Amino acid sequence: MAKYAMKRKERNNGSSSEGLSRESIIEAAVALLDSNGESALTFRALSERLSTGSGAIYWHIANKSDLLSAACDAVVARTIAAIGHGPTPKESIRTFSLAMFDAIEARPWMGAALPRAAGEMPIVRILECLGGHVRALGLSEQQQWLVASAMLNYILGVAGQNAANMHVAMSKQIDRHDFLHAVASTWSRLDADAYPFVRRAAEFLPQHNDREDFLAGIDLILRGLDAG
Amino acid sequence: MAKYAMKRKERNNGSSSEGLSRESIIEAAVALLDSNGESALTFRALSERLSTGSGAIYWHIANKSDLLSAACDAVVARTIAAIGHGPTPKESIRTFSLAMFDAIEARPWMGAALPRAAGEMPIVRILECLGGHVRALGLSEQQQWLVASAMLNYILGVAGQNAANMHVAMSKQIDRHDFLHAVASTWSRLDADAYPFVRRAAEFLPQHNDREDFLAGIDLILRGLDAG
DNA sequence: ACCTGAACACCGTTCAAGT
DNA sequence: ACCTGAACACCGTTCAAGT
Repeated sequence: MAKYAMKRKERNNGSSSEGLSRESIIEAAVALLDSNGESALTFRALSERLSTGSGAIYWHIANKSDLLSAACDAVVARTIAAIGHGPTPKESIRTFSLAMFDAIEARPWMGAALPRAAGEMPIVRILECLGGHVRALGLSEQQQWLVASAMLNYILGVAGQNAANMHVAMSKQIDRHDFLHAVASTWSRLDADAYPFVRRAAEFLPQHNDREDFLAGIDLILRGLDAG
Repeated sequence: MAKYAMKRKERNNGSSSEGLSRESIIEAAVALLDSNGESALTFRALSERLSTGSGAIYWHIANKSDLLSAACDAVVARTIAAIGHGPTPKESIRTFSLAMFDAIEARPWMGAALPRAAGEMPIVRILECLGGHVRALGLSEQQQWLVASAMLNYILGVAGQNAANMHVAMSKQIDRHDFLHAVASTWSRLDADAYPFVRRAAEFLPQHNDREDFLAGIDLILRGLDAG
């Protein structure tokens, strides 16, 4: 008498009143990623949370890469929607960049997934935002593209490093602060002749502010524009 | 009479005359990665290539992340060793950055693995090189760190995008050129009101030069230094 | 059209047992 | 000390079968 109908009933008793859909799957994926990180997103865990079969997801989602990209897109879209314009184009760029930084820091899985979504919607959204602000700076089209893509690459680079840092910290069961101390400690024991710069960097690594350093990088690129 | 002894004999008939060692494992890992990409590096394939048991590798290598990081390190070390100094600090930075770009473009697996090696040796090597050149620019220590890490993040961002692009292209069995055309075609069909910048970018995306754009980004950061 | 869930073809990692 | 290879505990993805 139909496991099918029972499952269907079960699912509709859950929080989402409707049946399976692309949106409900993505929503569940984001919840899974947010609660326990990238490794928590498996088709088995996802189908259990949605009270469905693991194969059912493939009717709505092409594959895991598509799922991760869609999860990023949902978060990026929400993040962008919440950002206001700044008084000047440059301020808008700074505000936007910081919003992206905060979103990525709040969700380490996105720092890892975003760089892998090259050319896809979440990246398109970010590029469009950057481009819109860059456009107001009065540069040639060629220059607009160069600046916007340089910033995109910089943001994605920081995103990746952030994610990698958090990943190691989590696997060692320590927090960000202890992790930075551990890295600094390793760096300070490097050969003094071969690694003078990194050894000095180790000294102020523990107390540096990721967010401020990130913004300083954005400002560096913006200042390069004036000098051009 | 010992499978053990037989295996040992078999291994020593191979190209590497010595037994298993960290170096020989890393060398084999790089060869595997170079020939068939990231998915080709499995402990099973690696142990077969080395004529050993898959568990044996764990005597010399902590885990897969360690292996990937060590493979990156081997390539980065070789790449850096082959770079000469430029006539000025800025030229040195440009030369170094391009060498890294070329190394990453030649090995897409490294573009994906490098950003995941946060704080580890391959990153330390890159940071030290950048720092050494930045130091010659006569900035404060704080400024030196900001510039070097901004460049590192930018390079890693480009590396990640490059890897992601190549990964998609390979999975679709097309080359870089056709892939860029496919992305451009998708972008040009985006909503005109919501994505004006990306739509215009789509027009010159196919004929743009990744390497030149990358260098333009480095120059942008370098110019920001003058303006500061 | 949409869903089920067993089955397939893999993974990284461990570990008792060997030499 | 170093190596073997079966076993463990997972994966993503497919697909015949259901409704």
